Amino acid sequence: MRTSQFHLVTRKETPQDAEIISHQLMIRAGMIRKLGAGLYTWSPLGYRVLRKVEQIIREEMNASGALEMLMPAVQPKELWQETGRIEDFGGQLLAMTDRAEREYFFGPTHEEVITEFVRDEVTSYKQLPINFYQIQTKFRDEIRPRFGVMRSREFIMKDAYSFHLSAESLEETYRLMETTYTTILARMGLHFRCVLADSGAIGGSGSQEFHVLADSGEDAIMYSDSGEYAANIEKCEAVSLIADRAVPTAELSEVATPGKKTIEDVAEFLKIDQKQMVKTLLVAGIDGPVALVVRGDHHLSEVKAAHLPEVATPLCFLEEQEVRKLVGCDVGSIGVKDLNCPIIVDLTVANMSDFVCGANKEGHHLTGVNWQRDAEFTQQVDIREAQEGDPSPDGKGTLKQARGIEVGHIFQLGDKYSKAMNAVVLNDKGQAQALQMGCYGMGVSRLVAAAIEQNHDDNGIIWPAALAPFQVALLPMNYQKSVQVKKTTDELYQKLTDIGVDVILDDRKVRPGFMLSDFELLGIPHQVIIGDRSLDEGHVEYRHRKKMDKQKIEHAKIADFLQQQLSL
RNA sequence: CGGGGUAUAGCGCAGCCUGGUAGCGCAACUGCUUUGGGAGCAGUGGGUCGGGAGUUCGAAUCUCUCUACCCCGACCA
Repeated sequence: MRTSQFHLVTRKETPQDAEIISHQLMIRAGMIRKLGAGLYTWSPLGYRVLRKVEQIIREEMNASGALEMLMPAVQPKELWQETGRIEDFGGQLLAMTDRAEREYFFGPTHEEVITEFVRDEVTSYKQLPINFYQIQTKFRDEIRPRFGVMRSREFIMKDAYSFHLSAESLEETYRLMETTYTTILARMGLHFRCVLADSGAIGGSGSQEFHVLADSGEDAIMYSDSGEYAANIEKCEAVSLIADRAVPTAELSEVATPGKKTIEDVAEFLKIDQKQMVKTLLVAGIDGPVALVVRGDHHLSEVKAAHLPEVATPLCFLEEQEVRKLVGCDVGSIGVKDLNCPIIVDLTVANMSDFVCGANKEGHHLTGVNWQRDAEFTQQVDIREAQEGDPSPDGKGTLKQARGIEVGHIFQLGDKYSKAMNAVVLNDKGQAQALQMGCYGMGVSRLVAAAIEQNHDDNGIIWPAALAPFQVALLPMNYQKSVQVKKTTDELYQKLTDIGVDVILDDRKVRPGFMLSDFELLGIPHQVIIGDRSLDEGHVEYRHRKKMDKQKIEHAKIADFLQQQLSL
């Protein structure tokens, strides 16, 4: 490709509305342009990268035995009524109506569509297991789209759905997808981590997420510093930090803590460690309010809390007035003694003794509180967020925290959808049996942003070899005037093109500095600078976008040299 | 959906307070010079000042209203 035949529109200035580096660089390099909130046009340049991502995914999915297909993006509402997921997805569903007032959703995911397809198409256990996938545009009406294509409303996703007769077979394909995802991300040259995850609105039993590691990631992931354990913080098991409950040594007493409402304030006022305190949070339950108690220095995991059968979903904290009505004080003085509602405590809290909590009396706290003697809890369960320094749940090492961008999520759905939609096959005894199902998503457009987030410097993008829009850039100095430069460049261009190298020749009439910094921004991995100055000495210059130091290569050997670099 | 903000040329912004011929930088286009690190000079084109209504002799500017977008929060594969 020659730049004169291509469409390159780069910008020197960072766009005002782009917050994170990948968004800024994608706009500056001219890969994407915004059409509306969470809606982006992919330019020919950006689309090249998107296609590379797609192609790697496609090749590896095919290699795993999955079958590519294509489903409609527009889905009849009735389909969603069958599984009752309209409420689960809520406002994220983009609804529309046709001329006959029939209602549709623009597909945010395709469990219903594939299950509908499979229940008619797959009737015998002999057709199993089978794994279908597609690469397609989805729409999720995010409350707040942001960060460019990182969290857009319309986006491209690879979604795969597998069907099985048994849970064992599902498990097998699930593991196969885990290794396939690992291969895909490794081929893209990304640093990533597979972690245990919460399955959210998709549902099912087990699920794992694949995170590309980057400080700008929206998710926190916890991992053991010396074991295999890794989990999204939402899912990360938080073990009890106190092995056995000590016998009470302190007397129960009430102290005045005027105006001290936060754990921090009270701990400072009483000159005690926050670890000696407990935090009592009142939330709406299925049947009246429920108290959730975590240690003073811990955070409630809202995801874990929302999963408790006693707690209403979505999680909803009681309003100031409701609290006052129930316990007769403000939020800052709630405690566990004589609290008139079920009390669910975190595992660590259950083993605490001589602790401090609110007195359920405005401006007062209780010290020397002990379970059994002074208060009772209803149940103990893991409801706090794990934090750095906690022992790893698998007993090996301690937990560390990192930020990640979720680019893939695999689920073992079991029979959730097949039961709801009556998707059955006949087994070898001729009996109808509900299908076991797995689903495997990968954010194609998000991966492009994630790759940049992880691979850039002050001058622009540094594409991993597998994702670069072009492998080689030929950068002639004074191409328009110098016969020698033009001839050398054209010959090299022809040679590389002939052997199938993805090469771009910058034949624009621009000054050298402009050209060089443009290609730094674009991040083309291999760059060859061709100018009279070096040609007169019989060589051209080569630089790799990552290392940036210029290497003199004998003119006659550059094609071979490049081939060698490309195969590394 | 709650809170905060913005809307003027392709991009970044000034002008608004105090109403009176719509400007600057970058980008684009033409010409000349320059050609190994985002060039210089000269010139050109491009705007119903987000939409609507009102006040006024006169509105980018004041008032009302609608819309879009951005940020924070809750939500989230």
